[in-house]
Amino acid sequence: MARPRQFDEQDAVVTATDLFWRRGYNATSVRDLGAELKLTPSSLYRTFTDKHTLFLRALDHYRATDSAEAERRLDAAGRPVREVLRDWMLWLVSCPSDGEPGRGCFVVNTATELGTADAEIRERTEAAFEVTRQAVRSLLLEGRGSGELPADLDVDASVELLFTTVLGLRVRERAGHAPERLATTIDAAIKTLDPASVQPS
Amino acid sequence: MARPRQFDEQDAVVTATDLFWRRGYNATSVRDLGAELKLTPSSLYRTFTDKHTLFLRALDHYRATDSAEAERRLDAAGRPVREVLRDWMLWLVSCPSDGEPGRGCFVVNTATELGTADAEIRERTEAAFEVTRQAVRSLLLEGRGSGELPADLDVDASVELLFTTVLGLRVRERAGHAPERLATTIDAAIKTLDPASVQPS
DNA sequence: CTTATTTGGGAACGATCGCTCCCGTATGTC
DNA sequence: GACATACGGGAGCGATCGTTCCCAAATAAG
Repeated sequence: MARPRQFDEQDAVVTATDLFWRRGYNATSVRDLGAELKLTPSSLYRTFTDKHTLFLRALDHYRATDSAEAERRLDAAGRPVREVLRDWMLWLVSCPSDGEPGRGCFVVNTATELGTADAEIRERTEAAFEVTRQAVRSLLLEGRGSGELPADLDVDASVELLFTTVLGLRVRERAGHAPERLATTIDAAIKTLDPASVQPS
Repeated sequence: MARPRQFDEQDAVVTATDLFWRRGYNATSVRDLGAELKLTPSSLYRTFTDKHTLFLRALDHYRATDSAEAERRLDAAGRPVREVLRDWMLWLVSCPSDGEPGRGCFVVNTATELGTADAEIRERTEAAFEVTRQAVRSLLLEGRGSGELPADLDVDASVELLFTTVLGLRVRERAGHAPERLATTIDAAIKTLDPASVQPS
């Protein structure tokens, strides 16, 4: 029963996510966002309360799209576990280069920029980390169950190593390291899942 | 032949490093730095030209102290290679908690906050990465030479994996993960250096 | 003691920050 | 058509940003 909105709220969140992702929280101003959307600060504030709330929306949107896509790619669906893992990691370090490179992972960028100071943000980054960890865990369990991975594989340890390696890969992609350079790391991480020696020295 | 400076330039750099490290570049204002040092912006500017230059000084100081200390701890000096590696990584994820936790690595924080946009900064973060990579490489070569590590160890691949894992560990420490939680990752990373199976499935 | 020179710091520059007010405009309800 | 309601946007809020200017204080050189 009033004048309808002339811009799509979801579009605004998408644009905000893109901008926050590339520049970070502090380096992105409300007017930057408005310029990208042809919106004035007042319209943005009426819809999203304030910058911090809009940032949370952006984080949630990222998790619902990009993070969800990553989780989807971690779903084995009958394919070889190692291949799924490798394709997933290669995609992680090359996916943002649809446009320009060096965007890294929005969650990782946020976690390092804002640390543990903001509780609401920390909650979301931690949840995103946990989802990834569990997805990797499921994949490894499936691989061990199907016999593709060693029966005595220490899944917990492997999950931690793979998850941490992925964070490092995201940092390196943000730092400008090309996917081809990172492929060595990815292959080494996957080789980790091979059976260990029977008689360790 | 004029009035001498009343503050120690090096002290200022140390304080600036601490502040930039904890808050990042964009969230640290020149007045924040001045307040910590009981200095006015004008004095800071006369000495350090501008904020960006001071930040470069802070990065250089970090590399000359904290990074150098890390490199020192990576020097085997006759100790078992695996032990050196493990102690080094454990120190990496717990060293900044002299005061409060969650500072992570200044270089990693900088690389993710500013990405590849700034050439002078990128140059420094990349150099810091390379020094670490080479130190790990030397250690692995020494271990392989002494027989502590498998003769057929793929040093290049292991260096990439360990280096990337360390970046991930730094992110996780910044995100508030306790050293005890990260120890699993560290042990898994080191186990990577054990001999592989003779007949891989 | 002068003089040249550099310091420290208070004040202020224009620009931008996050955010709010207000008013003309457009739309659903009656 | 009249009215209530939410919109878009321009203007502006006080605060802070990075940076500069200027002047009194301090000191080395003469």
